[in-house]
Amino acid sequence: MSTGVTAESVEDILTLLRQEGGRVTTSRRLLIEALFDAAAGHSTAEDLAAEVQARAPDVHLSTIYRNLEELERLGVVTHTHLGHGPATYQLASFAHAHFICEVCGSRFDAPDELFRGLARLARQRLGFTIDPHHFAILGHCHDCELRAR
Amino acid sequence: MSTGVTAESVEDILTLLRQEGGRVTTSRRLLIEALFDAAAGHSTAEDLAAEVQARAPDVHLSTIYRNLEELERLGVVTHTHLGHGPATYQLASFAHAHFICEVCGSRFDAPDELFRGLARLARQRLGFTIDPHHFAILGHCHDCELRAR
DNA sequence: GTGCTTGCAAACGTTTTGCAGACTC
DNA sequence: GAGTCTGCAAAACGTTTGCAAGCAC
Repeated sequence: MSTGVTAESVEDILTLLRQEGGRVTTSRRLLIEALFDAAAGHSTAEDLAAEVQARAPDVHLSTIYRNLEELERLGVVTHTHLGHGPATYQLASFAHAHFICEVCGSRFDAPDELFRGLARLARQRLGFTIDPHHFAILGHCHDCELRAR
Repeated sequence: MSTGVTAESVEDILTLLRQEGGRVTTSRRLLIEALFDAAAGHSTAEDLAAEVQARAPDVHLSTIYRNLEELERLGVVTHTHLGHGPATYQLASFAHAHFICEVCGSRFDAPDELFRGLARLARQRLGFTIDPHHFAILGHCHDCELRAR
């Protein structure tokens, strides 16, 4: 399983950005702040844009996407697909796996520990290193499973 | 883990379709034949459309989507997301899990057996019944993992 | 001043939908 | 004949891109 860069603060990330030859702009600072505010949350690009636009209304959604892409390239942000619909973005240090109910859409955050066995089997049998964070595992939650009977 | 309806033949499915009040049309027959031809394959809606159009050129892609949706409702077809890009469709009786390399895109088909441990843990800890087929597990294949070092 | 970054508009790829006509039963 | 299914065109959705102007360094 993969690990992301651990960034402790907004300034850490801005410093990293500068080190890599990037510029520190208002939209970037606000975006990174929004990611820290969301912390364990699951924000779409649109959510983050709304957060940023509350303070800088002219920041365009395409700028959010471009900056998220850049932050992923630096390894401080990851995105996750929770099912159909938009991807969600979070700080790499907060990445974790998800189970999503296909019926009601409810979400269960899961510790990586649950994937240890699968990770070992995939490696042994297929030489494959899993990243359980990038796509959610779909299925049925307890209530919807009962209701289906 | 969930199981789909097992349909043995094109006629089985057409019979089921009729039982449910649906009509048997050329485009539906050809689509189901294409799904049987692909069998263990991973066909996108566009692939299937091409296959159908080889014999009935006027069948529109939207008809393919509508018919795939109907066949999913009947439980004889499922779709799978192998990563970014279009979904793939297959007969429910051929459904299986996938590992996809995020770097080179190579695909590994996996027996459900690998997911037994995860299925048990998810059920015990979260009351969640996993469907390992709907979304692929992303990660890195052996070669790309080595190359990244 | 160099060149990275931005807003805007337009395009992208996949999938869905509204409609009027055509077909199955 | 009733009601389902179809082709077509258009829209929807999330995301990406080309461009010229604007800004950080």
